[in-house]
Amino acid sequence: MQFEGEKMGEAEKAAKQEKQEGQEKQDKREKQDKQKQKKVESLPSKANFSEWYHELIQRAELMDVRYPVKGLYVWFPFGFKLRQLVYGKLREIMDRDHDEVYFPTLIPETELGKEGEHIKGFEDEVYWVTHGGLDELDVKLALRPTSETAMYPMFKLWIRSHTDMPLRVYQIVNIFRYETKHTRPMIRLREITSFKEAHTVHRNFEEAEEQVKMAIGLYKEFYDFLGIPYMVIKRPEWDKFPGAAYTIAFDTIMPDGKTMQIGTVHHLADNFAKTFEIKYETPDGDHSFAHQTCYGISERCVAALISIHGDDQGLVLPFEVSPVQFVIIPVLYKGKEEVVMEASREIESKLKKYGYRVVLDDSDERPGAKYYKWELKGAAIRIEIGPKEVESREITISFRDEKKKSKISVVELTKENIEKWAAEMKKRLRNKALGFMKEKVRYFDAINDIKEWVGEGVALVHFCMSEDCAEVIEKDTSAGILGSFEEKGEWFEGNLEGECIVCGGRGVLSAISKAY
RNA sequence: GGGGCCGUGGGGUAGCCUGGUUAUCCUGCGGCGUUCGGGACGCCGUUACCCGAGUUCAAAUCUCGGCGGCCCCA
Repeated sequence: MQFEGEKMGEAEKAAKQEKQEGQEKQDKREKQDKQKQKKVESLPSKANFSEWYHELIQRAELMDVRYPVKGLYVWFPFGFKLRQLVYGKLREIMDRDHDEVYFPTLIPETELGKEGEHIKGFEDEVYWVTHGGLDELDVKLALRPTSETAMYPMFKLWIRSHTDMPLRVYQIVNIFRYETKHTRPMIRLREITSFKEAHTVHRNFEEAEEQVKMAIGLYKEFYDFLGIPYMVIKRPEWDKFPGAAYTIAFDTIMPDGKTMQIGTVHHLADNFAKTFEIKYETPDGDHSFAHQTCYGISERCVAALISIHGDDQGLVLPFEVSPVQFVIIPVLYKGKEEVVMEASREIESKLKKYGYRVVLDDSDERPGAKYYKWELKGAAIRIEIGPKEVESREITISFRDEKKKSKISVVELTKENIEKWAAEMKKRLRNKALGFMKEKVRYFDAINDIKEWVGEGVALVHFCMSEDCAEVIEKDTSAGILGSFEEKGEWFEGNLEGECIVCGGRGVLSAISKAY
């Protein structure tokens, strides 16, 4: 709103300028220059997503991108708080039926290389530790690119009998991948700092498959909680996790229309069990290979969170994960400072007693500057208290995602009401994000029309999943096939099955996009 | 995998082509004062030519290499 006002002002001035002469013209110019300078201070528009993201991450103090190694970034305290709050929820979900563990960062080459498919998938992006001090190591050590090969040799020791299963563990660790292309904070990293990886072991394929479904359910709960819409998509054969029987991914759509994978669930069947000899004794006394699953989420969940809900002013976060749930801005008029501060502190302590994260911003800046600052940082609810409010025992309240203020009585600031407001805000965020997603998804039954669209959003087609047909599509559209829909979202009304857009054979509903 | 562009205070930039003065402007940051309902103002202070080698009397500027960043194509 602020922006539109500014733009209109500029346009008006431009129009007038043509009619006017001399000194006045000069004045207008100067004013315009001033306005331009003001714009330098604000974020790039979200329409320019790449720049917006880059700037926001630094200005909101999420990450410092100046660390002198490509693809490695520093979490600022504020950013790390957000990370902790988001991962707190993820932990809560995982802890219900997984045990948290910790496995080492270093994996010997001999283990990493055991599973043929797996190592082929990672060999060009593994970091190696080759020396201990000045001595070359006999067996090189890999910085884990993921932990299957760290865990499974141990699982072999842990799993003896059918009663040892199901085994469900997870860890939240850093992992390393030698990315050569365009790295960016939280999205493409050389050190993924916040990889939540779960690994499970089961008696047979079916029980592992049940686990896959359960994992999908957990991830849905997580992303629903964050108000992030997603597509649940089965990756094509050629794009599954190296060593897996199949892979199911969560993809979301970023503001620029590209998709981003924000979670994966893999059914490993007994592929790894055979390699690592994870065998167990059945009730009958036979021996049988276990079946496994693994599933992961990285800090891309935070990237998605800020990208999807954020606006031109900065971060917009659900109340539950915002590092600052309430910001109180005292409006200090000369001579009335003390009463205003007193009332502000009263509200602050009341909210803190409820257990909320509260900041009373009594810094030297003017109120307007503070509004901008805390909007940038995604403070969920803002409370303004000035002489007027003190007089009437009211507060002025506004929600980050809305551009309106309202006055309420101090007594209405109850825990019950706050929870209600938080829930309403969540609903608004989710609906807005869902609305955006609907706009970004389009069905096509002719291949020629896809190329143009795919720079803007996701193309849905019916597709037979053959690699030959995929090549045709990828060549003609210069976009990739994400895979087939595991389930149809509420945002699509067509059929799951239909004729393949390339060969006319039997096809299933599939997604095509440019992906991060 | 291939090609192109760039690196100047904490952030954003001018200067570079055509080598030579005290390196430009905005913002930020620290101090003091007046202020405070959507980015206040005054005064004072503060900080930079990515690293290394070369050419040259002289390099932010030219050349090469490294590191880092951005964009395009596959």
